[in-house]
Amino acid sequence: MTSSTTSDAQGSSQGTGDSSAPVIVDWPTAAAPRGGATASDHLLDGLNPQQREAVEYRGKALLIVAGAGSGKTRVLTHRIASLIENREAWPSQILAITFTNKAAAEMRERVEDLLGGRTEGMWISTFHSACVRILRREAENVGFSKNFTIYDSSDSRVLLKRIIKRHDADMFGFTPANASARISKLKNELADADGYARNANMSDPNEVAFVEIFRDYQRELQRASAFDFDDLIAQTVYLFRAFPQVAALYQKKFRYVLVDEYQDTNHAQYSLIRELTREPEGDGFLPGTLEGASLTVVGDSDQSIYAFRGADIRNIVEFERDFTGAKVILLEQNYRSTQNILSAANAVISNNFDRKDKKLWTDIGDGDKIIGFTGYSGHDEAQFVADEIERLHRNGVAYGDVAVFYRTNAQTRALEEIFVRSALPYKIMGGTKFYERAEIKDAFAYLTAVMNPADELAVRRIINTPKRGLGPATITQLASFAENAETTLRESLREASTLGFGPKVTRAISDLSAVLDEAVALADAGRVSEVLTTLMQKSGLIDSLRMSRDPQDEARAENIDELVAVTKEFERNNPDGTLLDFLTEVSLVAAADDLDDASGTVSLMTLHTAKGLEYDSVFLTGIEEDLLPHRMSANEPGGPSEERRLFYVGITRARKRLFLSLAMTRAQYGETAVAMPSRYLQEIPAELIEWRQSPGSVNSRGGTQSRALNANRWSQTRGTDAAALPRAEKKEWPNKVTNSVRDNGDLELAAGDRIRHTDFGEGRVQNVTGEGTKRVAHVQFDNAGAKKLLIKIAPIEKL
DNA sequence: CTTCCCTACATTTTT
DNA sequence: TGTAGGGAAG
Repeated sequence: MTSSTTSDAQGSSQGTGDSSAPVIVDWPTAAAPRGGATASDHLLDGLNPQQREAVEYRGKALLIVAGAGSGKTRVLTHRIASLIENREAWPSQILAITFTNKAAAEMRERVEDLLGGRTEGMWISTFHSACVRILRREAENVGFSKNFTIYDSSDSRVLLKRIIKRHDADMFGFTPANASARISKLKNELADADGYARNANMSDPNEVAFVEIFRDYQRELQRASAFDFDDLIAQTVYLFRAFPQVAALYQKKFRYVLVDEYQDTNHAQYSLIRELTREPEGDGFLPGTLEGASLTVVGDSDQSIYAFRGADIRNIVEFERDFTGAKVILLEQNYRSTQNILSAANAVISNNFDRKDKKLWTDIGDGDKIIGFTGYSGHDEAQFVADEIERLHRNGVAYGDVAVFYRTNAQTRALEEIFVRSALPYKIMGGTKFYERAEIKDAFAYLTAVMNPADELAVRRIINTPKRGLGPATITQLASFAENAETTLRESLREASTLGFGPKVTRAISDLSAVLDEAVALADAGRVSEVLTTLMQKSGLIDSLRMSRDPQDEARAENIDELVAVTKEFERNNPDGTLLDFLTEVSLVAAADDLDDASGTVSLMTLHTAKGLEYDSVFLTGIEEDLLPHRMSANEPGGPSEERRLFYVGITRARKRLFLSLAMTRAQYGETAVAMPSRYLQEIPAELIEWRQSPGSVNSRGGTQSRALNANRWSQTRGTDAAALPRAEKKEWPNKVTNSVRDNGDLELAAGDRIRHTDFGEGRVQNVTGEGTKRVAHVQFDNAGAKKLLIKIAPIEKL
């Protein structure tokens, strides 16, 4: 979490802009040679000629085509630092945009390191946070509330659900999910409902219904003073177009705009960049007085993996045409991976036909072979991953240097189960789990209702949470009162006593309303954590969870306590932070982005999250048909190519060691289905991979026959390796991992004890470490090798 | 209005 | 696997 995004409380831009910025009179023109000694020689040390050129080039537009691991972030950060050191720009004149908070945080950190902290006022942020910042600053000048709420995708879906129901549009096959996807796509192309209607075939009732839904959705957002994720970008573009004098403030302020991962920009983001780098016009700017900002973009079309989100690869492919006179610099030398890894990556990606040929190379050397493994089941595969990580760890590899990637979040389940049982420290990155929990969303709805009373979605959510006897009928009545009186739902709560409800209901409503009012008063003066604890206590939410006899509610109450801890943490990092700042931060920053404590644990993440990161050892799991490429992508145009790029991204994250694994069967909603090896595996030259095989797989049901297609390839490498593994293991290592809940909390184990494990058979305890529920037994199994087991949950018995 | 039970259904990736 | 929604009973 970059506290900097919110803590910077520069005034609104209605004034003369940043007072810290120098008066721009004789600004060195971009193309002017930089005379005299430069202060930045150390910024060029250790860079190759192309990298240097990318740091030093000065011109209106620069495209850096940066292959994976070619030092792109290094170039970008050094470029920014050299602009500052050479006094070509003030920090406040730099805008660096990334896609993820993690990337932004890392970039900021590295620029700070280079400059010794002189980054005050520099905007290094994601597209979304930059836009929120602009929208909040300008809101009041252009007619909306600066306290607007940001709706995430699930909020959008809740809203759409109501709208679809209202229109009975589910008859046309509309679901919240597909309507939301269509709307999102349109917004990414900067189309609104009216624009869409103009080109739509309005004799098609389905189209008519969609237009209605889209219109209603947008109307409700506006009524609630809310923006969805896509609006954040699109509305900023609209704002700039509608108010040139507002745009000019930013065009003048940002002299250098740098965009990372340019291949992933969609049309709206592209337009935003265009607006920002345009020559300023509007009040006080004579044409030609100040040129548009210098634009630097970095990208690699082979790593474009967000087409599903509207990313348009043409933005980068056509950059030169788009920005005439643009300079293009290619970075092809890879500093990250061994040649074996790169050769595999090159081989895979070369199967994408419509690309400019580009080959990564390194002078690091071949390195280890890639290790392949076929497990019987997802659990078996996970066990392999856990075992190999332990082996690496014993050989001195830190857990923090290991990452496990997968295509879908659902795959984490098996991995987690095995990792917990193996007492392997891990952390799931990018999973927003915590903030998606119902009780956390409830707590946020309370905070949101306090900050933005117009937000009907939030008020609806809390109105009967905890249960206070206000059911659908009451809510409908309140809502229609609000509708008729042209006011908000929040306001109708206040009027409850005049609406003719029964005494109990009236009382419940007034109490809630009073709690909210109290919190509003507190929010003006007090700290976020106080507002939250007050709301949780006085609304009765926390008590209802604590009193409940549902055992899960205890955990929910703890989650709310944890949220209180999060707010306190926020207060420490942002002493001046307001409730609005807090809500903004959590809306835009997935919980997993606090990368600070990722050290010392294995990182688990999706392939998408992995982009831009690198690890010594990388496990790519689930390399199977229907998973990679994913079933859903098969029919989409360009789907399989994009999935191949995803695989390519995964491979190129690895520095030294790469493991590819798959399973012969995979569990999906309780059922197990046969899985086939991914087509992409065959694109890797056989000599680069050393295949190991899962014991117990050959004769198991279903497995062999269905893989006949791949028989040649598999038998080639299979024979010798399979033989190397002790046959005995086959029986001792069954295919299923028992899921029985178990509590060995009181089991006492000591070095020397013999135990029996339901999966691994008998073994001897070597050592016991840890305390309480975290006690770990280090066991040498007779047949299954050395393992670590979390005693509390291990399926073991003492002999 | 709430609770409980049954059935249907869903799973791509992210800000 | 798990959750969300419908329907019936309290």
